[in-house]
Amino acid sequence: MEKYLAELNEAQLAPVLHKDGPLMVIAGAGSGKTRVLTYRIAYLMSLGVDSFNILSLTFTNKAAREMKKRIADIVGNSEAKNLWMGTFHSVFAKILRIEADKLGYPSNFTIYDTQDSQRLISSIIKEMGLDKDVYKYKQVQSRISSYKNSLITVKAYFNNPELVEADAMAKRPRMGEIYNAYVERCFKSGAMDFDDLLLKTNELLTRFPEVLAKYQERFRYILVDEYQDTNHSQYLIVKALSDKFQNICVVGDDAQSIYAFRGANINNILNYQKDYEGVKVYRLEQNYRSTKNIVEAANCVIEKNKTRLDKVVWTHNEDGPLIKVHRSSTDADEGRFVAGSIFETRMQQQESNGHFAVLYRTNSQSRAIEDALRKRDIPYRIYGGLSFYQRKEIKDVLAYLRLVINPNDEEALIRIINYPARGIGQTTIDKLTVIANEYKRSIFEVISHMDRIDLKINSGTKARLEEFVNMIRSFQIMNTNADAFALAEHVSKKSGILQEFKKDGTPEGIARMENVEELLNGIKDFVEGQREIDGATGALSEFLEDVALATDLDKDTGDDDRVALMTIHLAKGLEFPYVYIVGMEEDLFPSAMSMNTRSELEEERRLFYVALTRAEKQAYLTYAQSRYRWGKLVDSEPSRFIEEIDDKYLDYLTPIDTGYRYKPLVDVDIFGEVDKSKLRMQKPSNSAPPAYHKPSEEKLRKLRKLKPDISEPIGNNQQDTSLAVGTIVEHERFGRGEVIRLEGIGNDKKAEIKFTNGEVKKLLLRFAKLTIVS
DNA sequence: CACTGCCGGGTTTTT
DNA sequence: CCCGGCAGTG
Repeated sequence: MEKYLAELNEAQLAPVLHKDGPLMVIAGAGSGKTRVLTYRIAYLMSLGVDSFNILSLTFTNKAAREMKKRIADIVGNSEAKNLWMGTFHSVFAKILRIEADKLGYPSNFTIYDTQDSQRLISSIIKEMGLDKDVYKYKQVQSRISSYKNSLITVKAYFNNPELVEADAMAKRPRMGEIYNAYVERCFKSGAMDFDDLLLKTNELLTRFPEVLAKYQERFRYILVDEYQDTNHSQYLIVKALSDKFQNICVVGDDAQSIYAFRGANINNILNYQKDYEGVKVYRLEQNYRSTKNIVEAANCVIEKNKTRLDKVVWTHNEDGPLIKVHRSSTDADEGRFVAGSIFETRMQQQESNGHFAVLYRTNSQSRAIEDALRKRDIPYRIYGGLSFYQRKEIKDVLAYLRLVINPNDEEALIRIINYPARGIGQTTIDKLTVIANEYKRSIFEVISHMDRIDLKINSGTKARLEEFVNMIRSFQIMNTNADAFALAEHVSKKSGILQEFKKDGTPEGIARMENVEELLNGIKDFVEGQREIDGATGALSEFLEDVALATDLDKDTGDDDRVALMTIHLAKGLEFPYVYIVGMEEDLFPSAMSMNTRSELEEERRLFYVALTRAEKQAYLTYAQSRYRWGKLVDSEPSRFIEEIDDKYLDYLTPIDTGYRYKPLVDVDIFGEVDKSKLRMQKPSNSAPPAYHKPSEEKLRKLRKLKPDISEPIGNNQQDTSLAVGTIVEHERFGRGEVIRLEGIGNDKKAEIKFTNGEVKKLLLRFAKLTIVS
């Protein structure tokens, strides 16, 4: 152990050696907090603490897996085996399965994802005959979610006049009723949503003191990573569990709190010292990850926030290159720049793809980047977005499997009772829903006992329903002796899903079939993997639990070398040598939705801080002057966050005096080709640091030089001369052609081009998108 | 009940 | 632009 402790610096060592009592580690970005957590656990074990008594809550399951592996390396495999590590959701889902009967739930309860919740809420709104424009299902769902995260149960809701009033004022007086119906329907279906996993854990721990005592006794040492992103519900769980022994270690960074939108409460970390007695606070301020330029630029940004704990991140690392800032005309150009830059750097530095990451604010931005990377044959992997498990065909197969495990799972049943089409239409489903609600039973139970209930359904449909029930039953029987893979394979054939795609024959159909095959392979891997872990059986139910709580990051195998594309939120906790932060534009980043209050804007700023501090060697900030949004080209302005960085850390790659009209003529893919010595802006003397929140005129001018200025002379521009009679060019629509004549000067310069299809066109160079071939 | 085609709305961010 | 919901037809 000593040998390992020697790897830590003084600041890191202190919290590792702190054995009992509450502690908080304020860990700046890149300061080695994972290492502290890992070694702290290993050290506790070396002092004789049983791994069985340690609970470690991490932000992703992947992080948990990696940490566990590292600990196993230090203390040995058998020792590390009993550690409880994982996300709040996965750890407490396990506990809830064990204790489910106390809450009236079956231990095989289903976990509803957000989509399941939304579909259910949507159908409740419809059944209640409410106006769907007033009661928008997404809004209702997020409202219910935030109630739950604040531990406001249906009862608590109705007992709180303020809440009832607030919803009534918002013209949604029946909110409470919907909430109630939703909770009842989930319960009836044997389903918990994401928020329930935390809410029900709280219920369990408060209603059953003996259960609380049991887990308090068990989890004598508790560690919580990313504490700044815990919500009230999570906070209370941690508080309850740690109450007896008070051996609670929280690690976090208030500057990286970016989940307020899902109920994370930054006060959990800010008030930690008040919550526990005798808290010892440790600070990790030395950054080992990034260059000085990156660290200092990031500090520069975060300083603008008012709400923060006192902390200064610094580094001994070398200065490194400046942060590169790049403007392009459109999002497609931005993508081309990023792809070109990655291509170049990869060549020049002999870097691998996996050392690059492209980070964005919203998932929809990935498309332009993807297109550009594909064109350059740069392998990439998208994280998040519409994840694999959320694809329709995958959810459909999973719905069958869910139904096998829990036939009361209403959302799963409704999804597939008529998919593939088997003659059970909406009318029938509506009738069944009404009856099921009446009898307070699930639809599956109703159709299992059709002989005893007058369903007012014709005999043909009844026969088809019966056939459906029999099919599911046969799957259930198979599940008692087959493994998850065999069953899933059988189900996808027998249900008719695979045939559906086969007969479809379109490229989409084939892609879907391949996806299902990938799912089956995944299940196979899972089954084989589980066999190696004792206690696990590779049962279907275990697989479904894994899937329900897996994030895209979790299933990353990491064995292939690709550029990573993800939202900044997903990038938290990760690091890459080269980071491109794209879409640095007002209304996009900071998001237009988050500029109403100071605290919202501060969260966006923290998000930018997170993005910037992911970079080890080199960060790029890119923005486009216009961008496609909903298929329409929208003008945009550079983000204020660029302005907030002191100029001395920035290197503006894009010249101010070349308008976008020439972009097509320059190979913008390889920015280095532009003669930078001539075109790059003059750096201002660094005598005048930008005022707080008020960038210098100089800087504003540089950043906001947006539209091509028509009055600007362009004659001396190098691209001008690159086009001559005889030049072969390529036009995005007309194809290849030869320049046969040039006329006009400046903005009016035109070229007459003879295209290979024989057509001759006169094109205004200002607008024509031409690339020079030779 | 199945299928097609049209319209309208949606983009923050995720377990 | 892309998806889901809904109306209309066979």
